[in-house]
Amino acid sequence: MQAKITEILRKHQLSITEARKKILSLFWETGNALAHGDIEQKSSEDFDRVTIYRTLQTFVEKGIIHTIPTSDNSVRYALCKDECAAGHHHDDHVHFICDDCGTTYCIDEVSVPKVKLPKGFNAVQTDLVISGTCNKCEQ
Amino acid sequence: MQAKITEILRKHQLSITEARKKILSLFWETGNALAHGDIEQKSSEDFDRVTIYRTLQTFVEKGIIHTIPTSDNSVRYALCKDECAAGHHHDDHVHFICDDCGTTYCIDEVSVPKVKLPKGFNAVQTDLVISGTCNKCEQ
DNA sequence: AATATTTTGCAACAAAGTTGCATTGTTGTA
DNA sequence: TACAACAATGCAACTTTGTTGCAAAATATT
Repeated sequence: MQAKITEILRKHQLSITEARKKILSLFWETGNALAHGDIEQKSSEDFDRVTIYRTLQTFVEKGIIHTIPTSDNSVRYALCKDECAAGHHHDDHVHFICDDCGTTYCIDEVSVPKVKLPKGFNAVQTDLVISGTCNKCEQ
Repeated sequence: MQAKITEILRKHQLSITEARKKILSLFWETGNALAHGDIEQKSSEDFDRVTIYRTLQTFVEKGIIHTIPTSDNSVRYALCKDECAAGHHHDDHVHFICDDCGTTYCIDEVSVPKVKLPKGFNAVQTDLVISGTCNKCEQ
């Protein structure tokens, strides 16, 4: 896995550092989306808060991760598919946030339906975010 | 308009105060969604920050306004349609956030398409947020 | 009008995010 | 491998954003 991670960093012309490897592997391991706070909890002993801010920002700019809008002022981040290039994201899948456990999923099976907007409105990015209970929290 | 505003407050069993009337009229006047910061800028001389936080919270709980998720850690709020009851929102319309001017629109003409989720995922709320350039910022 | 209830402002605090700069780590080249 | 050039990190200081308790003021109820 370590090989895969350094490959991703190299592909995006980023120098390979401990912080970047660790944060990238966190995304890989959990599989789900992470908020800044999640990452801070899981690596606060290893890295400074500021480093996490800067690393996430870099990853977004390079197209390694993308943001997921939320209503609770804690933006989530998730790994992009390979097709994501720097500054141009293709994340047409649905995101699901569980009200119970807070886990944020990328629902890859479902893609975001195209929507016709009124005249003059030009869509660049479309986010479909669904909240409710996930398959682990249902009774 | 003042009459309409007090009517809304009364309908939701809220006491009629200066802060609530002012904040509600801000939503009415602008027509678009507002972030906490927007409201603070437009009324900081009239009210304390804390009052704005508490008022927005109350309005959401009572179903007067609803939240719009964003990727920039500044949740937007917009007026609900009449059908919104306390704790149970029906905001099936699309939201549009302009990357240029930051204005957030409720696109009432378009409704959010229903989406089939994988087994075990139970949708409670669906938000479709589109970003790009609005009809005032297009060249 | 008087009292009960709710809302507000203030203060103090906690959490989240930003910036500049010296230090450390990484990369490419000799 | 060692060196220079460059980039990333940690730290400190700071700004902004959000929270809580409580006394004072405003609103509602009778």
